[in-house]
Amino acid sequence: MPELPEVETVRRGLAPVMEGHVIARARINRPDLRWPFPPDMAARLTGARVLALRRRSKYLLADLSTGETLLVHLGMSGRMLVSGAPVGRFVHDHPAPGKHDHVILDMETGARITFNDPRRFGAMDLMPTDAVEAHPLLARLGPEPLGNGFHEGHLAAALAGRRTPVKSALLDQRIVAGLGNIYVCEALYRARISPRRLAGNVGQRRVGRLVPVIRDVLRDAIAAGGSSLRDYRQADGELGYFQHGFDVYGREGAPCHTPGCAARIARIVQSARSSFYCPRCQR
DNA sequence: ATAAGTACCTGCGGGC
DNA sequence: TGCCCGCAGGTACTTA
Repeated sequence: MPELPEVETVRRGLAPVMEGHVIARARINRPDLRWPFPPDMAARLTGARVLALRRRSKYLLADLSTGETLLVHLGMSGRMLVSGAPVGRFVHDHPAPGKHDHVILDMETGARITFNDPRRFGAMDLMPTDAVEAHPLLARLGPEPLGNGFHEGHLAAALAGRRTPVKSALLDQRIVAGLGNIYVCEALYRARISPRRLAGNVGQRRVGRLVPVIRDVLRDAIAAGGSSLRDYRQADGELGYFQHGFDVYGREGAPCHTPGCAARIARIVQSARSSFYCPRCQR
């Protein structure tokens, strides 16, 4: 599930539990997720103090006192469960072991972080902190959509001449890093651009609309995640999933939210992925 | 180089 | 109740 806003929400939830604290014990319950873990990962994590928990695109990056950085990707179904430490108003007991609890980090504070991922599309890796940007999974990522490197000029240049639908282009992490299927659909709706429009045919006007809209969509989702973090979601200690009202995603056949528009949200398949949009509002 | 399709996994809900 | 199907928020790899 997790796109940039969900990963950022997880980061914010984990930061108080991890930053400044020592990993007392790392339990690795299987040799791999999407790829093999470094074979000595548990030993390299044990005793390390987490200096900072960062995010790049959909990747979490924990800088360690050992000079290494732990990279975590949640894939499609990865979740982080926090237990044994105050998280907001709650303190959760350690949960009974779950079927897909692949990695468990016990902090010296008594807090426990459980990484659960049924589909196992997630990933973890270790690298020298000074080589993070060169990691194969990160090296070719485009700019952060909430950062200064993402602006109209960049997006216009990246879309120019491309013969692929703008929907597919925005999912391309080399163009902008962190968007996924949900927020691309939502951003195109807010910018009133059809997902079917070819990237190269998105004119300057539309690109100009798209950039701030992408930022707004992500900011709104992060804000929604933050509020759910403080409230009920935290009731079970789980980070990574939260309810959020979408305008088009998952709303096939439901009425368009645009005032005065009576059209129904349509679903089409592009590059084997569902796109939801209003055929009347989005051109 | 670019674009489209395939593959990796498990779980869930709907239709029968 | 159970089986089969399609579907799911990601992305590296292969194929044209």
